[in-house]
Amino acid sequence: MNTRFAVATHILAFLAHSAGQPVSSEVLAGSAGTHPVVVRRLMGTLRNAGLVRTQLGAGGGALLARASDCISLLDVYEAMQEPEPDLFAVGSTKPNAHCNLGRVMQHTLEDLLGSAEQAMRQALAAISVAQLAQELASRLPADCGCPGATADAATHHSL
Amino acid sequence: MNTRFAVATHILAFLAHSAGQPVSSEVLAGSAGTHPVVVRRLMGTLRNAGLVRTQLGAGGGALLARASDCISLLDVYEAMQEPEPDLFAVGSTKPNAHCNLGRVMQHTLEDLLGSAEQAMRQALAAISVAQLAQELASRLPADCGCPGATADAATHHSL
DNA sequence: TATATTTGCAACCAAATTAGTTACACTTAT
DNA sequence: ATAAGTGTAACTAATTTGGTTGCAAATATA
Repeated sequence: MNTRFAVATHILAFLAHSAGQPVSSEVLAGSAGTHPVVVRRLMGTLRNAGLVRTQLGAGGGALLARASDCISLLDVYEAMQEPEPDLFAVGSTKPNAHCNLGRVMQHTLEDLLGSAEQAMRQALAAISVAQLAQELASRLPADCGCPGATADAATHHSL
Repeated sequence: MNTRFAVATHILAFLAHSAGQPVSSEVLAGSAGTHPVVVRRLMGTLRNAGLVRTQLGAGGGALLARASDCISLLDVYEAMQEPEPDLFAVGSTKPNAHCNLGRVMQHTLEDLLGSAEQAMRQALAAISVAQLAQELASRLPADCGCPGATADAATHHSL
């Protein structure tokens, strides 16, 4: 799930940056270092999760579905979880004999590990896409050797 | 990593239960619902992590390397991480053009997501194998319809 | 000492996941 | 009309992972 999450946040940060203007999958793919179709696939997931909306036709592309400070990294995390809902989904362990120990173990693990996942989710919920975009913008000028990348770095750089 | 973690904790809880007596990979596999070789593979990882030790030869098997209340689920989690150290390892994203934006994005994500992983690790560190085994033992009698599974359930049940 | 038990390990197979890619239908601005 | 884009299906290749077999080495026990 690693790269999906990374590319998704990359996309959302980009969309937050170019607020209001639809961005094409080709541009996003170029920035994220992947293929436009991969972006569109991921975009479908983000759209189903209600994080972005897309416009068909020429001049179309993707936009944030709501303000960037109303999208948390937990939203992104959950959107990427479609198939398997839990980080510690222990459901895959087969229920075996021995008095259903497998089932008891499964439930016990789920209960005990729930607190761990809860902690991580709270931490993710505390980070917004707006924060990410802002942090990114503040880091770009210093980190980049491009000429003219000083004050207007945020507008100069095509994320 | 899901099932690896689940099987590993299953194994450790079992070993905590049968304290001092080496347990063979066949018994563990039977309990965890997998193949003895899978258990031995996993056991190698746990052994490298210093969580268990094994005895060769007839009557051999695995034992906890230290007291069960000195083994946290964070230890297990980290042991299962060998190849890829980070839950949010963003390193796989290719560094692309555009003023090394990929690299900046990577570092920014790592920094922001570090807090999330830290929170999860602290929660995992707060749970010991001893707690897991105890919780498991307390749940087994009630959950199981085996005859004779009442007071001495902990000794009756072969985890 | 001989035998049975058990780990350690390598090799291989099958299934699942995933990124990348191509192709094409459909939508929409110009 | 045409060009630009999305949505989606299909295929490939790589990676991961669990299961399985086979065998050498170690060790308790008779």
